[in-house]
Amino acid sequence: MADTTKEKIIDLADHLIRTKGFNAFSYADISAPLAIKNAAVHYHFPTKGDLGISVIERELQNLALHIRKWEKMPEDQQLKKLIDIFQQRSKLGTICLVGSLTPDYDTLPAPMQAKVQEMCTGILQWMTQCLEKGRAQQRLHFEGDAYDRALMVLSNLLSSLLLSRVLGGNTFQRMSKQLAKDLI
Amino acid sequence: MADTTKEKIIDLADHLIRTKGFNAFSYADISAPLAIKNAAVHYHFPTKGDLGISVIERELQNLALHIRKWEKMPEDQQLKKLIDIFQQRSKLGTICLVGSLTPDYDTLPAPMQAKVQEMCTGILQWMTQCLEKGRAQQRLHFEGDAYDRALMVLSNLLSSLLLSRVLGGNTFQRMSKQLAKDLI
DNA sequence: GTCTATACCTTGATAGAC
DNA sequence: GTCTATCAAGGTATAGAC
Repeated sequence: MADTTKEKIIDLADHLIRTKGFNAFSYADISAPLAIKNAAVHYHFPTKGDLGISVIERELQNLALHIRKWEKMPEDQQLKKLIDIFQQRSKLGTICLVGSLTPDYDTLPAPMQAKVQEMCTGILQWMTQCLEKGRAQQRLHFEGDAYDRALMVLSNLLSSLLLSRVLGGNTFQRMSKQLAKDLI
Repeated sequence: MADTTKEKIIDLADHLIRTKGFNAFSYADISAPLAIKNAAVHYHFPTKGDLGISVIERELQNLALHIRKWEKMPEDQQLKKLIDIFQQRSKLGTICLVGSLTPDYDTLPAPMQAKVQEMCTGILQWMTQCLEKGRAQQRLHFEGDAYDRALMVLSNLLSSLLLSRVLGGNTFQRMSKQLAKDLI
C-alpha cells in the first residue's frame, strides 16, 4: 500500500499531521523513520507546503473512492460508513485533516490554504447531497437546510476525534451514537 | 484591562494561540509588540508551557465570571449569551482555546495537557447543568443524555469558528442559528 | 534518487549586569 | 523587572557529488 518512497513519505506526513499537527513536525520526523536523509525528502517535495498539499490531495482521492463505492447504498448506511471511518481514527488516537489543518489555517502557505478550503467544500458538498437524498427517502430526519445540517455533522465528526483524545473513555462512542440517533 | 506587563503578555499570548496556534508563535512574537526583550518574557513565564497554562487559567476565570453573572437568567438565555461570545470571536477571526489547543494536545508539555483537560471538563460540566435545568423548565428541548448533548454543543461552537474562518461568508451565522433552533 | 555537506535562520532558554 | 549577550539545538532549504 506504499511501495515507492514518495508514497511512504506521504503516509508518514499524513500520520504526523494527524497526531502532532502541521507546524509541529519536521523533515527529520519524516526522514529518520524511512532511514533516508532530509535532502531526499526535499527531492520529492521541495517545500513543506508541497508535502502538505499532496497529503490533502490523497485524502480527497480516498474520499472520492469511498463515495463511489457507497454510491448504491441507502444514505443512512453511507453516513454510518463515514462514522465507521472516524471510529477507526478514534481508536488510533489520530484526528482528521479538517480538525488538524483548520486551526492552523492562518499559518499555512497560501497554496495549502486553498487546498484546505477545497477539502472542506468537497466534503460538505457530498454530505449535503447525502443528507438531502436521505431525507427525501425518509431514511434521514432533520430540520432545516441540508447544507446547514452538513456543517453540523462535519462539526460533530471532527470534534469527536479532538475531544475523545483529550477526554478519553467513551467520548467518541457517546458523540457518534448521539449523532446517529439525531439523524436516523 | 491590562496594566501590568505580565497581563499584557497573557493578552498577547491568548491572541496568538487563537490565531496561529500554540506551536506556531514564539517569544519574539510576544516581546516585539511590547517593545521588550524575550528575556523579560522568560522572567514572567520561565517556559512556554507556563505561559500557556496562565492563558488557560485566565480563560477559566473569565468563564467562572460569566457563569456567575448569568446565574439568574433562564437557561435558554444563558446559552444565547454563550453563542454571542463566540459570534464576537468569529467577527475577529479568532478561534476558541478548545479548538486551538486540543488539536495540538499530543505536542503539549504534560502540565499544559492537564490544564486543557481541566478546561474541557469544566466547560462541559457547566453546559451539562445548563442543558439539564433548561430541559426541566421546558425552555430547552433535546433528546438523550444532557452530557452527551453538551458534547455536541461544544462541538458545534468550536467548529463554527474553525470552519467560518476557512469558508467565510455566513458560515458562523448558519451554524449558530441551526444550533439555537435545534435546542430552543 | 539519494547522498554529504552546509548555509542560514529561528527557536526556547540561561547567566549575569544594571 | 528589564537589559545585553549568548547558547545549543533544531528548523527549512540548497548545491553538488555519486
